[in-house]
Amino acid sequence: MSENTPVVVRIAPSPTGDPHVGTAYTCLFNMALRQQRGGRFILRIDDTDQTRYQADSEAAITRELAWLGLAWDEGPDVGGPSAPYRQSERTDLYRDACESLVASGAAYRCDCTKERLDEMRAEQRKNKQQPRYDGHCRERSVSADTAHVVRLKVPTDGETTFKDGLRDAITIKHAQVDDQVLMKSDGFPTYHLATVVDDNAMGVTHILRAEEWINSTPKHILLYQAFGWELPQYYHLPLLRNADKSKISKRKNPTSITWYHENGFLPEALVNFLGLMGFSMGDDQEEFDLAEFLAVFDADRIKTTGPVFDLQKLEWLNGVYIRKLDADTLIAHLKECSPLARESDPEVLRRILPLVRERMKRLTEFDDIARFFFADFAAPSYDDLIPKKRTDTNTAAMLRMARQVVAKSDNAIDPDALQQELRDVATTGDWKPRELFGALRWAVTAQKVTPPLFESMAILGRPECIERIDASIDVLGSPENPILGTTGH
RNA sequence: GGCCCUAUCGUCUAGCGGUCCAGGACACAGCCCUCUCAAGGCUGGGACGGGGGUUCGAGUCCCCCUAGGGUCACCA
Repeated sequence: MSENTPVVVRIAPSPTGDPHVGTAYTCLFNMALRQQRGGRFILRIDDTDQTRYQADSEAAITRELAWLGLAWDEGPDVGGPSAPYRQSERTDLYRDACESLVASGAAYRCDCTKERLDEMRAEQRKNKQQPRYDGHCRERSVSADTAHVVRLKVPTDGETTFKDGLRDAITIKHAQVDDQVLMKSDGFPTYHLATVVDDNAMGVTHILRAEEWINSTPKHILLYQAFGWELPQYYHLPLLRNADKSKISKRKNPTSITWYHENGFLPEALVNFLGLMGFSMGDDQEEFDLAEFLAVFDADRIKTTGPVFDLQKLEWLNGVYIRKLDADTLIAHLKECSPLARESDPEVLRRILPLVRERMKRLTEFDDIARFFFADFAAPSYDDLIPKKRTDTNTAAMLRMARQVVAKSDNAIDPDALQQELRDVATTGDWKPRELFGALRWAVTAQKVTPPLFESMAILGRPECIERIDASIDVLGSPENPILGTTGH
C-alpha cells in the first residue's frame, strides 16, 4: 500500500446525541489500521438527516473521542485536503453524481408513494416473499420536476462477490439486493450514495466499519462499478454484543461514551478494554495503552466473532488503571466526576488518594469511600458503635482511653505508633484489638468499611479525631461505672 | 422466513496439524496476608456445540447439521 492510504470512519450522530461505544470501537481500529498501513484517517460527519440530527451531536462525539485520546488526521475543525467533512456541506457532489447515474441508466427516478410501497410490501410478506421494490418505475420515465427519489438499478440476476479483509470471499446474489434509494425526495443522499461518493472523492482505499454493513456492501460495489471507480478494501468488524449476544443496545448495556465518562471510567481503561474486543496482543498481555496497541496492531489478527461487552471486566480494568495512573492524571479525571474531589483542597486530596485508590473500581466511588474525611461529618449510631457482646458503658470507657492516647500529643500522628499504643489500650481493657479498632473506626469515620484507620486518622489530625470520639462517647451516654459489662445489647 | 456472518471455560481470549488429557484474564470458591474493606499472593472448579470426512495424527483443514447473531426502509 502507498504511504497515503486513507482510512475512513464515518461518524453518525445519533438522534439522542449520545456518542456510541461502537463508534469509539470503530474509531480505535481505524486509527490502528491507519497506523499499520500508513496514510490518513478521515473523520466525516453524517448530518444530512435533518429531522434526526442535533447540533450537539457532533460536539459530543468529537469531545468524547478526544477524551479517549482517539485522533483523526482529517475532519471538521482539524481540516485537510478533502474538506468539507460534513455531509450537509457536500450536497452538490451527491446531486451531480446522482444525475450522472440516472443519465447512464445505472439509476432511475421513482415516484411511488409511501402508501403504494407499504401495500406492496405487505402483499409480499403475505405471500412469504422477501419485501423488495417491485421495479414499478424502472422502465417508466419520471419527470425530474415532480417529487421523486432516485433508485439504484440493481441487476435482476447475477451476484456480487467481494473479499472482506477479515474473512473469506462473500457472495451475495442480486436477487437479495433491493433497488436502494440513493437520493431521498428531500434532496439529501442516503448513506449508500454519500459514502461511495465521499470515499471516492477523498481517495479512501480502506474502509473499516461494523459487520452490520456486510449485506449492503454489494450496493456500494455496484455503485463503484457504475461510476467506474476503483474499489476500496472492506473490513467488517464484529459487532459488540449484550450479555445475551444481541447487538449491543442501550436497553441492555450502557452504550454512551458519555455515560462511561460521567460514571467514573478512565479513558485509558475503556480504550484498553475495547482493544481486547476481537483482538489480542498475541501473548498473554491484557493491559496496554493506546500507543502499545497501535504498535502491535495487525488487521490479520482481528477476530470475527462478536464479543460480549462485559462491564465487570471493564470495571476490573478500570480499577487497574486507577491504581496505575500517576496522581496528577488521576486527580484530573477524578474531578470530572466527583463533586467532593472538585471542592476539596488539592493537598488533602493528594494525601487521601493513596488510601482510597486501590478501593475503587469507578472514580465515582470516591465520594462514598472518602466522605468521612470531609466536613459534613455526622456521628454514628449507638448500635453501630458497640461491638458484639459489649456494652455501651464498656465501649464508652474504651473510647475514652483511646481518646487519651490521641490527645496525648500535638504531633502529627504516626499511624504505626498510634496503632501500637491502641493495641496496648485494648489489652489493658481486656478487649481484642479488632474490637477496639472497630469501635474506633465507627467513632472516627461513621462507617463500617473504610481505608486503613490509623492512616486515615493521621490525615484527619488529632483535634478532629478527638472531636469525633467525643461525639461518639456522647452518643453512648455517660456511664458511671466503666469496664464491667452486664448484658450485651 | 430468504440471504449473509459466526462458533474454545459463564465472559474476553491464546491456539495458525503433533510440543493441548487445551494456556492466560475477568467472574466465582477456598486459603494466606490483615484494624474493616480492598489490593496482593496461592489453590480450585470450569471450554474445543454435534456428526461425518481428510490425515499416521484435528481445537486447528473440508462437508453437513445445530445454535447464535446480523440484514432485508425515502435510518445509518
